[in-house]
Amino acid sequence: MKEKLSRKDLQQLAETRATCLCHNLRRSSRAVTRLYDEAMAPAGLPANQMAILVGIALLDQPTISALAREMAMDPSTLSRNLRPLEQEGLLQIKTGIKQREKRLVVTAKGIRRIKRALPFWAKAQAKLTKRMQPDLQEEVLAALADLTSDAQTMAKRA
Amino acid sequence: MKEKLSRKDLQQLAETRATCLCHNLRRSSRAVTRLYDEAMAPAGLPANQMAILVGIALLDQPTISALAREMAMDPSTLSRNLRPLEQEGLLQIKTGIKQREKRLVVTAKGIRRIKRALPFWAKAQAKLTKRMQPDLQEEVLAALADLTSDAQTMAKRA
DNA sequence: AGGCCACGAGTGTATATACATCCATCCCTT
DNA sequence: AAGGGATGGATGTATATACACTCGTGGCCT
Repeated sequence: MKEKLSRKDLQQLAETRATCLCHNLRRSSRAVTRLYDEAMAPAGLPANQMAILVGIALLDQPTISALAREMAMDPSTLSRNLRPLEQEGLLQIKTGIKQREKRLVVTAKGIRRIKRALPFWAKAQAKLTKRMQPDLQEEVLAALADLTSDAQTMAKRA
Repeated sequence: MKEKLSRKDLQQLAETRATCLCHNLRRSSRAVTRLYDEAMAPAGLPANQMAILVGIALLDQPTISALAREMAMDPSTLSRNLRPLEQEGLLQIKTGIKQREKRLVVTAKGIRRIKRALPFWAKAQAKLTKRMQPDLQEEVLAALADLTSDAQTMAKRA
């Protein structure tokens, strides 16, 4: 009896999957990331790396933990994501006044790269949202922000 | 002149980043995935693996490509994602009638695992959407679906 | 001042993601 | 029937993601 899925089981699975925010977020994330990465390829800066660099520029010498929090990312993940950017000389990892923390800085080369990539970024953005109502876009962004903060609050590692 | 970001530059970067669907989708995706994974850990089936298994169950012996399309995932990605599930004996990869294609099947063990995980899945879902208006949730899901299909259409690999 | 705990970062390991490329198979057109 | 293009899958490589754990530092409390 346990090794078959009844019609009812299948229906519940279909329903749960169709309304699953996790699944649908991930799915959308993949498709949209591919589009942005493709659009930004000429600038040599994938979407995620752009987000990190800009995050550093906006936060003014953040620590790894601080930036990770802002990006809802695990610090260990961000720590590794910094490598390729550091290798390419787009950012610098400096020891802070408190020796245990590292301060992140965008280099001059990093700034040039950001400026080069910005138009491609904005263009991808515009292209994707062209047919979207502006207020719907705002609503979606607000909903994403709420989901992020709710999820973070509810998780054990809050 | 090129190695500094003016106030105006910073403002544009902040604006673009704040309204960037890619960045905000990825951010949300990370936070929400952590929540689901944590909730489903007792069942021994992370959210992404659950989505794959259920996808197979719902599509009735799909090929890898077919399931990848349905999940907006690159076939090579899905191909690798199947490994852990196959190792654990939750699914089987059979050669199809057309020798070049593989047919995916959920095993009896896989079905038991799905049934075990379903309540945790639904609970995480309910917990996250508790404070959300049902129509907002529907709107968000619809928007995600539209974004996914738009992004897929616009990408070169459409 | 000394000791304990919290915090920041890095590592080991496992999964997730995608592009480019290669190989096999299949289908279609001539 | 033969050849050529299309399709399905796997592999090499690089990045992305997170948990558990370890290490060093710094703040705090007595």
